[in-house]
Amino acid sequence: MTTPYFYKVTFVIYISSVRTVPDSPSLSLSLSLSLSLSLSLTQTHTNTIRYHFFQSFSMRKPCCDKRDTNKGAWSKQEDQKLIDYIQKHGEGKWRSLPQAAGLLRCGKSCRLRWINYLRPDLKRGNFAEDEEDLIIKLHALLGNRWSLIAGRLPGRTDNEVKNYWNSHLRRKLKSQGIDPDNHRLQQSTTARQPGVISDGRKDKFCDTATCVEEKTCKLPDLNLTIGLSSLVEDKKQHPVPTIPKENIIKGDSPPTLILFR
DNA sequence: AACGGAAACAACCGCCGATGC
DNA sequence: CGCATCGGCGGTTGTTTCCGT
Repeated sequence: MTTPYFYKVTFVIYISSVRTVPDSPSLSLSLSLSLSLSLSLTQTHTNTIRYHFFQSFSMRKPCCDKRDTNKGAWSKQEDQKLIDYIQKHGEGKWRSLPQAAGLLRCGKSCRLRWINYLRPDLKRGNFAEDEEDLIIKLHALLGNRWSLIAGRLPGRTDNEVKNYWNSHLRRKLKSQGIDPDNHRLQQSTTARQPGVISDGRKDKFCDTATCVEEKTCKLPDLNLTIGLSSLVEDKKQHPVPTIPKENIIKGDSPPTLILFR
């Protein structure tokens, strides 16, 4: 005999609209409708309903039971357990891996830790100048498709590339007056000229209009050409996707797409 | 030396397509 | 064909580290 499940389901729908009325521009109308249902269902029914509910309302089941899993930074012991397990059994079956490896972690967390940090073929360390250039070129072509970009950089992960882009390259392009989203020169009058300060620790980029350290400022050598050949050459292995529409420059626009140094 | 803000980056989350049953 | 799960992706958040004052 199937166990009956008792569900009380409450739907609350808010329909909101804002209308511009001459005398009362901020007038807003809102309607709310609430509907309550009490259902008595078998377990089979609830499974079916739960599935469609998650699908329809994009509320997925959690990938694991959050109550019994660790979160946050990984300890050395956890890392070692994961490494040992994968060396012995190989990658894959991430959902069942934590229990098999004796880890109180979500399978997704294990996968991410391995792929982004523990994998033996990872390069780590600072990005070289040629890697920076390649990321910028590829981003101009591919947009935020980090896994594709990372695929062209041996030993680098999509997460690493994405972080490096957001924390470093984005700012670098802005300082050169280039919109990092579309790789075009910014039209604004406040667009900055390219400038770089080397302070011995890390490169910093400065605004030459306001820079007070002209002696230590240097302009980057930008000899710009556009090249796609290296991507096209092995497109079987790394297919070149469609260039995002916003990255395509039409008409008489100045050639501002910076691709190859 | 202490503090606060900025930068860097590891990790998490939700979504989605692929795949197997 | 529908259901269920898995793996991968990109966006975002949280924590740590760095640096200037």
